Amino acid sequence: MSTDIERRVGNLLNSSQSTGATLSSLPSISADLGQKQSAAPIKYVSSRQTDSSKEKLSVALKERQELVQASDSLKEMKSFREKLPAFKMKSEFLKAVQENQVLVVSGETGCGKTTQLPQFLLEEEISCLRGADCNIICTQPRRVSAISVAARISAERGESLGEAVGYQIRLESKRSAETRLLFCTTGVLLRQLVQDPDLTGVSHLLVDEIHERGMNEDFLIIILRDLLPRRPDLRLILMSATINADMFSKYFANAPTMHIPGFTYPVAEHFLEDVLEKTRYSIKSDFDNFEGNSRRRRKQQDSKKDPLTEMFEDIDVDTNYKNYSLGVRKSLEAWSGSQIDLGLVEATIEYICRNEAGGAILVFLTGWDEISKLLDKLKGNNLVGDPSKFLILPLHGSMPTVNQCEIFERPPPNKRKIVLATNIAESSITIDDVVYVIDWGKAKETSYDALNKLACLLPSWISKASAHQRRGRAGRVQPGVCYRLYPKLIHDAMPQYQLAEILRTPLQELCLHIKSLQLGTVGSFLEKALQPPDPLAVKNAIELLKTIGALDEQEELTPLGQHLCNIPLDPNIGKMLLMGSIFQCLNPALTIAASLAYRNPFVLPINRKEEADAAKQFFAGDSCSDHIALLKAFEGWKEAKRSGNEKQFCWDNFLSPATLRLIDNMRMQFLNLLSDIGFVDKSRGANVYNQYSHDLEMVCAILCAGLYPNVVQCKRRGKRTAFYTKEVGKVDIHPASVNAGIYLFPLPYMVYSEKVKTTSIYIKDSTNISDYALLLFGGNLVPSKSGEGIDMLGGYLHFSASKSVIELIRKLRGELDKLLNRKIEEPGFDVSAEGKGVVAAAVELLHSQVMR
DNA sequence: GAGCACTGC
Repeated sequence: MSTDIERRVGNLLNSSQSTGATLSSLPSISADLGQKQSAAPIKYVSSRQTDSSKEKLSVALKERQELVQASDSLKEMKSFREKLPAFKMKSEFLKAVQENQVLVVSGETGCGKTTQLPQFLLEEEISCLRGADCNIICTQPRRVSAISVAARISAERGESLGEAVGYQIRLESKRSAETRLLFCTTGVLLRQLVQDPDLTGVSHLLVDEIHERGMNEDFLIIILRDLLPRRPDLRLILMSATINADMFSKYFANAPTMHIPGFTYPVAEHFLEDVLEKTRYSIKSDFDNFEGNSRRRRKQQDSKKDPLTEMFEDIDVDTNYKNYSLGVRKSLEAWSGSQIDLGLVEATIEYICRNEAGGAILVFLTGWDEISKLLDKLKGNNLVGDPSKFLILPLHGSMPTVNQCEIFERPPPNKRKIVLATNIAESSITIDDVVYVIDWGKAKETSYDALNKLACLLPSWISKASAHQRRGRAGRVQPGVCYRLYPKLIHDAMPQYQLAEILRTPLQELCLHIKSLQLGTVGSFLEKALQPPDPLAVKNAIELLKTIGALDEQEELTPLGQHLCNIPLDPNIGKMLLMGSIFQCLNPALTIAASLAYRNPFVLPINRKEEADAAKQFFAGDSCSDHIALLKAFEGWKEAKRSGNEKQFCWDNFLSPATLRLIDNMRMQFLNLLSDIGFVDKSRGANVYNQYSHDLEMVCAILCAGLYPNVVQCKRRGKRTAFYTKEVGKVDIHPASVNAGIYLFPLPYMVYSEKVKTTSIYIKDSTNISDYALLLFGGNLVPSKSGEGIDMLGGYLHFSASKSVIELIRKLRGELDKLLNRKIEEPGFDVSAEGKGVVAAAVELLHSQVMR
């Protein structure tokens, strides 16, 4: 640090007057403070109504229901409903609900449980003249299903959506004072529980898709089990697609279970051995060029193999498959469970196209790379490569095709649709006209390595339940066929169900939510889970919350932690948002927080990858930051939208308009929440909170404040830079990052949003930051044990400088912390006025190191 | 010399 800077920073810090000159020359930021639009509480406020008006309402509801049900317009609807397997169970179901507080219902696809059971309850309550009092809630894990089920039931009742039946998801709802049956996402209900822990006024709660073992659903049922004794009048119905209902029944003191048979068309299934016989395809081992036993050789080479693949390699093919041809047996010998054989997939597609009747083909693959490679292969295929006869569509959450209706549309006759998809087609996206499913039995799955505090995303064998679900995708409109490209022996050895999400994920957000619901200590609460997570994973989460200052040493919420509870975000991202509002970078903090929380708006097109990378690079400029690229892309979109150029802008820059719109709406939600907790006073206008929004050094410092302790050290290794973290040592920049192609960085550290182990340990979305950003906005400053300099992150990071500089930094940091603490204790406190000098000093120091 | 399962407040 030059003495000149030292003097200037010192002066700023000491003077109460700020240097207005540079500050006022910043461009002003347009006011985009939104109107308050926070969601109405779920509970139905009937308490204000008098008893007689309620009676009248109940009578009116009943009369209307009877009238509509007798009308001719619903005849077709009625006969459809009566054909569903659930219809036969109606009286049994209603009786069970009446007699038991908890009921577990299992039912396969097509049985009508999701559309019929909540509807039975509604009809029953209305016809028993309890219509005015009933308030039925049904949770869904996904937004689209909440909407589509609510729409379907409204249609079945001959009503408009939002009358008796409505939905509520984040940032979107269709409901009214008349709504008696509400579909909402599980996340919405969990947020609602913070304000209304007893679910006051709710008469029936149905929790759907519990077999998926999502984190929210697992979390919700712990809360509900504790709530039931306090709410003896509340009825709870758990709905599962598979017959693992026993586990849930046991969890709820042996609650009765009920099974509804499913209805789908039959789907024939063929395993690898039969597919090989049919297609005459021969699998070549990678080791066929070597002498000797290829399987043994492969075993020696690849020691980190999954147990299922290993199991199959140990069996004797000739005795197990003696009825199969020699060619099939040779192929089974050569088959590898760890590597997909795209030639086999191609041969299977070709076989269907040559030998089977029309109908769409759905291929399940694990990721972008496989989809892309198979697409290339098929385009070069003599038969399938003919675009006049075949429509081949990739389907991946990050590809621009994901929102195209082509996927759902039926192609013209004589043209066959072939969809190459990830797991997205297993439950999120349903393509009705699929008749053939090809499944190689794998999916990328997250896991959490608690020892190394490391999230992993690795391909692994799916569960039997998933394999069943994938097969079912072929039988929605007519009988279908499922080709499984793995041996039946592998299928038999697959786990019954996928590991619960709560056992596969970092837990900091969940732990914060538990604290906000005042559910006791995190550890004792989570022990009550259906499957309690690893105590080490819980410990890691609590330690992280302590490190960022959300929990104190007694594991109680700090004032900062209490604010974070009010913001539905990962605690790190929530902290970034608070820091952005405190240090007058509100707009960038809102944008970056919303995109990190939701989804990256950049799409990954299959053919124009390089151009897409270049677009991202353009937005990043020389910032060395993926977060700045996000920010600039969003600002560009806003500008393009204002000038009516949205579509072209998104197309040119490889951005998803749908994602950007949702990010925009989330910004508004966050802004309202910041206003609710008093951090932002909307009446003062946006400019007050955006003094430094165009100062990239300050924005990067705010990123540092939020993302800490996600820090890597950049160390120069010859002509390149190597990256190191405290937890796992060497890491790589993710190849999709704008920082991936850079050899040398201007600044010595990176902060990152996420670290994931795939083929290597990658940091995604990184930002290059300075010493000063870390010193002023990172972790606590600890005097080095050696006596010289400052330590951070338990001594992993060390900073040395002259005594006077260190003294200056400590002083400035102390002042910043004071401002921060005051604002957190007293949200109405005006940092922009009273902290003007201190903040300006920090900015001056941040600028002293680098000019971007 | 590289790579990007999927939900949700």
